[in-house]
Amino acid sequence: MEKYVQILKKNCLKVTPQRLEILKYLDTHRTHPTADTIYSNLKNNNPSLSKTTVYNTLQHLDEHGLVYTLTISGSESRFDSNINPHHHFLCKICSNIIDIDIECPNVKKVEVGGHRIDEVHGYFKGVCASCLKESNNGED
Amino acid sequence: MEKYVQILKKNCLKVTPQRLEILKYLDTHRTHPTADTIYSNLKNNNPSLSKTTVYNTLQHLDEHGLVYTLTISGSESRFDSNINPHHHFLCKICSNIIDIDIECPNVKKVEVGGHRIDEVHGYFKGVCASCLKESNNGED
DNA sequence: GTGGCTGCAAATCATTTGCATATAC
DNA sequence: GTATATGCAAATGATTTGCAGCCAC
Repeated sequence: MEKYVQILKKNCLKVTPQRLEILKYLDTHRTHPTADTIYSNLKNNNPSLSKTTVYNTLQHLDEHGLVYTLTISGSESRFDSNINPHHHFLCKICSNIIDIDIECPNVKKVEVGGHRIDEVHGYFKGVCASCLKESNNGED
Repeated sequence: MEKYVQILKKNCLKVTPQRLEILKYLDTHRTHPTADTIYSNLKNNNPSLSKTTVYNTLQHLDEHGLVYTLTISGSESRFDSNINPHHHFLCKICSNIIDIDIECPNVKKVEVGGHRIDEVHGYFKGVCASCLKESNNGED
């Protein structure tokens, strides 16, 4: 837990129990959860937690570069505490989002068409290994 | 207009004036408009048009692969009638979305980590050429 | 003629805002 | 002690749904 205290202090963020819990949840659940998922899971052990605080905290963490906000799935934001640049894969069957650790050398923080590119986000969609396997076993 | 009639017929979609207008709007405005923008612009010449119809039509067009739904900007969907695979750039200053016609050869419809990748979407964020130019002229 | 489309209003869902209280520093 | 964070309830904004009447085929 001291780890998360240090992260907050380093970023000039006040250390509160709620922030520590959210930071810990993100760090230990690399499943790209929604704000609501984080809230529901933490609510059990922190009955007073409010969804507002979850949203506030996620916004602060994003502003300080401690999480990245994914919009791959449309209606809801998903949060990723893996700060290393990487891409994301959305499985059309199970809706899970999986980290893809490849780089696209062409476009990494360069200028293209006169535009200054600061961030490169790759979103892939398809069928994940586990769903592929299942469809091979099951039907066919 | 006959062009749009053919597109609808080819995709087994009933030909209605509303659908023709929306299709034409998307084809002639490659600005990645939101549903609301499309609605507002067409409302003038089609006073009876409802937002529900815009949403319904966009959903049908998406299902038939006639438009692609972008989620790059978070809170709202944007629609792109350019079907050719290409990437998108979001300017953090003017919020415009610009088509980027580069390819990422590494990952084009391949398997990565055992997952079957069907679609590859590149989202870039930064400052567009026109905003860059303006900031050079204006300040500094 | 009939089933799918249109359009209105109400509902929903994620997220934001206002504000009084509580807490970190 | 003070500025900031929390948490509740209400507001917002994009999108969806229910349903009656209309229109393409």
